[in-house]
Amino acid sequence: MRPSQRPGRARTEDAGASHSAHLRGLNADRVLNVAIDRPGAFTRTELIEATGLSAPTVGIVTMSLIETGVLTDLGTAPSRGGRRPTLMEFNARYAFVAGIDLGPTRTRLALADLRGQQLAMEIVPTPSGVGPEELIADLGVVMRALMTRAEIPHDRLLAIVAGVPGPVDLATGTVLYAPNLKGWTNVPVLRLLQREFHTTVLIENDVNLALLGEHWRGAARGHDTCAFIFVGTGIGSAVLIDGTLHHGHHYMAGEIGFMTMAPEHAGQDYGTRGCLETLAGLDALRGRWPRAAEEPPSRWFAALLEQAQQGDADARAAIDETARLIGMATANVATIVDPSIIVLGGSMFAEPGPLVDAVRLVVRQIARTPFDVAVSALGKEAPLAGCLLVGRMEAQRRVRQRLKKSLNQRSMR
Amino acid sequence: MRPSQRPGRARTEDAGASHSAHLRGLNADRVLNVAIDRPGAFTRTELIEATGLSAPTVGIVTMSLIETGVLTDLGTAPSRGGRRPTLMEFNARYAFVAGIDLGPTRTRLALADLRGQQLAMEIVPTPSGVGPEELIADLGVVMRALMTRAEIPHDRLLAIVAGVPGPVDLATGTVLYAPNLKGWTNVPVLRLLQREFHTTVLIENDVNLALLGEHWRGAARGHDTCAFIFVGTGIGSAVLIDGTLHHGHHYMAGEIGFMTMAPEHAGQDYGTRGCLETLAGLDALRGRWPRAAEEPPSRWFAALLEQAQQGDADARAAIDETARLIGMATANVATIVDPSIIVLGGSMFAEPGPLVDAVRLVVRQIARTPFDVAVSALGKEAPLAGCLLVGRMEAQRRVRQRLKKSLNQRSMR
DNA sequence: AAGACTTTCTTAAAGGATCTAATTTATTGG
DNA sequence: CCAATAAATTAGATCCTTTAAGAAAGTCTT
Repeated sequence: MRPSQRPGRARTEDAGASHSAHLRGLNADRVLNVAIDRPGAFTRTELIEATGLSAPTVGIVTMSLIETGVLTDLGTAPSRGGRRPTLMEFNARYAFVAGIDLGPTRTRLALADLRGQQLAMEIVPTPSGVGPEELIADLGVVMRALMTRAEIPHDRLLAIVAGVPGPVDLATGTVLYAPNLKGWTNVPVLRLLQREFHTTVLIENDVNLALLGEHWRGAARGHDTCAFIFVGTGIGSAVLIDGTLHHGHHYMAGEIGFMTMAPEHAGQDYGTRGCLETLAGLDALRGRWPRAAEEPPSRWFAALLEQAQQGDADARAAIDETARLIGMATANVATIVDPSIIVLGGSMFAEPGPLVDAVRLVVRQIARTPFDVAVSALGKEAPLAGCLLVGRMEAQRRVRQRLKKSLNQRSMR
Repeated sequence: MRPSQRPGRARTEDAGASHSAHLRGLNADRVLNVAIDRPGAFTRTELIEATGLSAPTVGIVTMSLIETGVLTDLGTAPSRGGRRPTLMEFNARYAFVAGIDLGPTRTRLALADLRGQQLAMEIVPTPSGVGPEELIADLGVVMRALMTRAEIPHDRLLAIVAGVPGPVDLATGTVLYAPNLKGWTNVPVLRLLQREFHTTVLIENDVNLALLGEHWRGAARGHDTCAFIFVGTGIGSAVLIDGTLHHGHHYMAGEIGFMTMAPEHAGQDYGTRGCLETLAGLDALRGRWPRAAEEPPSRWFAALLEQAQQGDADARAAIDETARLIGMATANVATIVDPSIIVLGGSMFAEPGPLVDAVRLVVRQIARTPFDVAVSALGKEAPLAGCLLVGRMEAQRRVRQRLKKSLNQRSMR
């Protein structure tokens, strides 16, 4: 048996005894949820209609919400044939969240408000040649500068979410390993970040975060069951099921880099051949194109795509062979998960082009369910967007919890 | 966007306004849940401790529950130093559920009480040569006879769950197709069964039900994230994620019979070669063993296993080749889902033996996460067990709902 | 055998939350 | 200027839960 979905948090509150005080919390949540979803200002009457609660209840709850600062009173609006309504608005700046996408070479840091709206962003080179502790200390300095720049009071940062390029044990908040970060094996990132930032910390695999980002405001919008396939030097994937990330029992779900692609590879070693990552990653593609060595290391991929589009047979062959493997993996994921869309990302699919077309063709040949194959809409920003989304949810949860406490205290006196 | 998890039911009740009457229902549920989980008799005091509710509340709720018959009053128990407690018991015979596992050749029918305890079971040949309507009418006759035999009043059947050998569209209650049942394409089984039995009907794919059965009281007990791989003439699988079945967007999740096993098969047709079912199903295994034709059709498989165990090279080769494909598929499912166990079932894995051992070996070679590979503990009874489990849950849900209504009416007068 | 103590369950009283209905407040329109 | 309308608050009734006190039915000790 496994602990709950969410990482690094003490067990959720005790299922709560159901006395009357509980009701107030429930109804406050209801009002708050409506408020968060409304884009602009609204009146009490609108809340009454949207929540189905009575006018007195909404009145009391909104009063509390305005008192605590979660809602902002905007004064009266023009009348519509009677007493003028008072407008109010969800105060998205009541609290803030931070996101850190720790990439192999570059690290992205961002701040957002309670709605997840990005307020500030910065890209820095990932500190190299240092251990995890120092790396995180460095990022702490950058983040605090960013907070000052965005005029965010330090005590208003309710959550910080970090994405790391490797599987994460959510129960302990540990990065199991990260092939692209030197010396990152069993690193207790959660603890390190908590020590640095003194607030709620959540960590998550970067591909998972990318999928959440794409689902939130990218290519997978509206697709509650979907998958993300990341292909760069490494290959990984993420699976969303009914709107929830699937992690797996060992937090290794979606690690399709290890997928076996043919029976004859069953007995072979991983480092050498036989698994998807070594057969279809960027390095394999490079190896398949004879002229790759002639191009400068930073240009060969772009050159390959160009050549393929101009009809070069070698380039096409390299692409087709790679696409067949990736398409097969994509179709196999679809066979098991049955998503409505699969999003392709990573540097191999930075933008639509011959590779994507080739993968799509293979998928269409072998897949038995009609799912879309899309290219990441957010690109390298996807994991960061996922961070802010997760942070937003966590922060909203904490606001609700805080609210419940203050409501109970209110009724004490 | 997709409808909810559960099949063929109108939308769940309107999230319920949260006035006081709601509390009573919540607390009644709490008491009921404890009662259902207690194996034998219990006292009010035990309920108070288990639920955390106050004595008066438990008193009122139990009174209602006894009045409606959900709990049975067992009179007083011997004193333990004070006033004698009154014992009571969950009345598992308050309502009943039926399960039908519609197999290609045989159909299993069973009845169970509210705890899912099987009360009667019967195996009949699946009516053949008739259409779905007549088939279901035939089964109706058998089921009603079974109910009479088990002394179950017809109006106490709260739910009936049917398993079918093919994917099911839960939104419409339609069997999309069933290769082993003639003429079963887009059959509205839900509607047909409802017309026959006049009670709540749920339908579900048989492999999914088998997995639920194994999770409930078979090989997958305690494994909330797991998978079932069925290999017979056809090949299919089911996936359980955090205790919930995964269906997929088109209700085709786990249809791994279509899985592509090597890049060179990408362009080939399904009926002929190239997908897991044609490469590794029972027919393929038979084709791989030269001496299969010499054995009688009903015996060849047993003979193959015998020969393999006696060291026959041809038999071993046939088994190894098949096992490598199935092991590869198993490992690939594990790569994506990351379960803690995968259960093998179907006639190819009717019991432990050389085939299972061979699959286990392949899996151990290629899988990167440490999951168990087990053989179905329930065998051909697994889908039926799943029916009763699902039926039990649905029936309990309906009892709770009915209770809520009667509680509300109670407070009216 | 009688009174003290236990255990179980019920009744009484208090507190909190919700709802409907009535009232207040502020404005439009004839 | 007064009626009608719309928004929000106040008053009163209902419901549910809890704590506290009481009743019921024993056991146990002196």
